Amino acid sequence: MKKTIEEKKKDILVVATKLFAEKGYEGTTMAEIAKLANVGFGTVATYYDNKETLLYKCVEEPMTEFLEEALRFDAQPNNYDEEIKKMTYHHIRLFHENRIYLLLLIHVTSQWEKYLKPFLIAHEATKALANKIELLIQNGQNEGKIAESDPNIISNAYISILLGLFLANTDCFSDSALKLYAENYTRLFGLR
Amino acid sequence: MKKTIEEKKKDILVVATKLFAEKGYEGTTMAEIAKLANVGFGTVATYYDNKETLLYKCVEEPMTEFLEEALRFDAQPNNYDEEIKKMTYHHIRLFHENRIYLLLLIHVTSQWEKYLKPFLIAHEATKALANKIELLIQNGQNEGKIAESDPNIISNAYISILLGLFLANTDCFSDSALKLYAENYTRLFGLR
Amino acid sequence: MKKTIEEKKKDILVVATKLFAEKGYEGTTMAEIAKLANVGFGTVATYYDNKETLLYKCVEEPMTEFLEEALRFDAQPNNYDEEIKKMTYHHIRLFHENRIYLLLLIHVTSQWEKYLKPFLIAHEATKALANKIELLIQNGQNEGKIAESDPNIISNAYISILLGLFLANTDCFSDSALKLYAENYTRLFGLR
Amino acid sequence: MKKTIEEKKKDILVVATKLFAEKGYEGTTMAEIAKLANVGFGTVATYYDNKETLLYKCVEEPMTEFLEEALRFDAQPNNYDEEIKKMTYHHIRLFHENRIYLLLLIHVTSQWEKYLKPFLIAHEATKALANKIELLIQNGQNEGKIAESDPNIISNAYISILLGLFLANTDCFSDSALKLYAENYTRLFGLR
DNA sequence: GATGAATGAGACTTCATTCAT
DNA sequence: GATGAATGAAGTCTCATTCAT
Repeated sequence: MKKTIEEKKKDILVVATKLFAEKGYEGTTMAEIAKLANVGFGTVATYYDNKETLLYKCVEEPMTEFLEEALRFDAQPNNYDEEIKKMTYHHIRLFHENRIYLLLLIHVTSQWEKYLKPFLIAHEATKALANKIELLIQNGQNEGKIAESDPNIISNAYISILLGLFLANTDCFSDSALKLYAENYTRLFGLR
Repeated sequence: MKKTIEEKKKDILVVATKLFAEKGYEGTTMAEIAKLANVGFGTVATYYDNKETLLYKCVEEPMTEFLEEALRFDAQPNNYDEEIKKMTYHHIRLFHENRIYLLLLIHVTSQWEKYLKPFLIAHEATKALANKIELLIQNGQNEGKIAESDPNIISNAYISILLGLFLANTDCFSDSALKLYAENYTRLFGLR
Repeated sequence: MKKTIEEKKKDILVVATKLFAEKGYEGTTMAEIAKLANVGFGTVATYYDNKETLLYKCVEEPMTEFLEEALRFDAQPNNYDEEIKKMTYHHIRLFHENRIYLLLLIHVTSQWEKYLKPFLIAHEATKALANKIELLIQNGQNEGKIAESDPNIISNAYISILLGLFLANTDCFSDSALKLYAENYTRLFGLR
Repeated sequence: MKKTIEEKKKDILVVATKLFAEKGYEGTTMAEIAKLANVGFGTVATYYDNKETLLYKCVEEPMTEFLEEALRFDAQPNNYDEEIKKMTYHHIRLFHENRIYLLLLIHVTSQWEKYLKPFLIAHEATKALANKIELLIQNGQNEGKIAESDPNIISNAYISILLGLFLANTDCFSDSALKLYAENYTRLFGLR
């Protein structure tokens, strides 16, 4: 029952992401990654040229799917109240499920000058998400469903909350708790 | 014009905080700290026994004053609307002024298992701040000035925003911009 | 149009000789050899058990023919003057044509303790050549055609020149240049 | 009885030169150098930033004195016969005394593309020596004391002999042997 | 037979700590 | 008290070898 190459590559990525997120890039050794991924020492280097590339791939590889999921909301819905509540809950669940990945993004972002290339991946995605949320807010404001305020400020705050929520907490939240959080955060949008 | 010992110790702490925050604990070398602090190589080790202690001191030393400042608001004010607006602006300014220190707190918190001792300092402070904010919310709710909702969730969100605001941004914000941010974030409290 | 096994083996040997000579034994990787020889990575190890053996073969394999060619002169000629001139030119051409191979011999010789087995091949050949040249000198001296002097010293000098000529120079020399060199070097023999 | 820093640096250089010469640059480990030089592992790196720099210094540092010594002959002597004999003996002794250093120069030269910076040091020195020898030959030819021939070719041959003499031989030669060699090699100049 | 994925030994280098001055 | 020279532990990466396909 051998694993395919793709499976092994994936295993390494998952392990590396977890370790980078929890112990930092420099605090994680290649040997540790190899061991936890159940591959030989040199195998990591065979798949991902070096540690720097591995970090980049950890950030880059899951981003497409993650961002796609994060953008899965309607920026011009019929019912703003309903859509924003749905979106908030969706985001909280999504971010909760990927809280380790997010920890990595925070790590890379907080030291962006050191991790410039992976940071840019994270930065672009954040901007894309922020932009669509701002659009949603603007549309809501134009239709009189959302109170006036700078959309950029609101979207920044919204994303900050999503990131901060799981910063020091890698535990699992119950679904009902997540729902509760979501309901409260919608307040930020100033729905009428 | 020699520096006093206390001045040198302070210099080292400031430099170390900046470097730890921007390049991470492991990414910062003792030699770098000594150089930027304009002290001899061995002096850092003389003042702060070792690197780990230095990190701890970087987190611990400024915390008393910082927390005191952060708790400088009335949990049972006459005018909730006014107090919360004042508090929010005060916090945003305080966090902005200490954004490098906060970056360090985020760094330590995001890898709390590795940096347990300094993390506990940060954790206690966060809890203290969260508690007083929750108290404020509860009082406001009891007096019917604040909409119903879990105070804990709101305070978590509030603190998350404060942390997230300067995560990837070490630039300086104008005072008017900070004021604008503050006004919008009060929304979270559900003031009536 | 597939290559035969023998052709591939030869290709590998030629490539390896060039790389060993120009970048040194340790500075050359098996992967590099395989790539430049247009064979699969594992093929090199399949043909030549390991790197050490490959080096040995690089030295040993061409030696028979090379030595045979180097010994192609008459140690008891009728006309010493003519024969020595012919021999010198012949040697210079031969060494020039095989200057990469010679570079490898120098490499192996200069670190003979490390490369003992291939060194012995080179050493035996050098001795054989030196011996025949000494014989030529002795015969010439006996017949009064060559000035008195220790034949061993002369042959050593003669071979040193041949080796040193292309030490740092992998460029191609014109045939007329080679002829000029040859003419001058005969002086060493003390022809009368 | 502590050694001074300069003595230690010198010790490291001497040991490194010997090892680089006998086992090659890549075949020599920093640990080996440190051990034989009786210094700690990290000390070598403290003095000479890295292995590459160490090699460069091994070549560069002794060159000034060595070249100065090698150029210690008169290019326009009263008595060419005498001066050339003296020079040859002087060179043979000098090269014999420094035969390990010369082995290193040969190593660097034979792989000059890899060791470009140290090679250039060696190359410049060789050229300087060759130039002065050519000058000597030209002057001798102008005064009719030396037979006609391309001075460049002769000086190349002369230097080749000096290098080749100790290529595979790190043993000690007796002074009388050296004198014998010297006498024979003068033949190359075509003294009348 | 030919290939290249997997492996781990070993080298270079960095750097926190120690300690003599 | 302040300094930096000396040290060696530990990490990254390279690469020869092995072996399953």
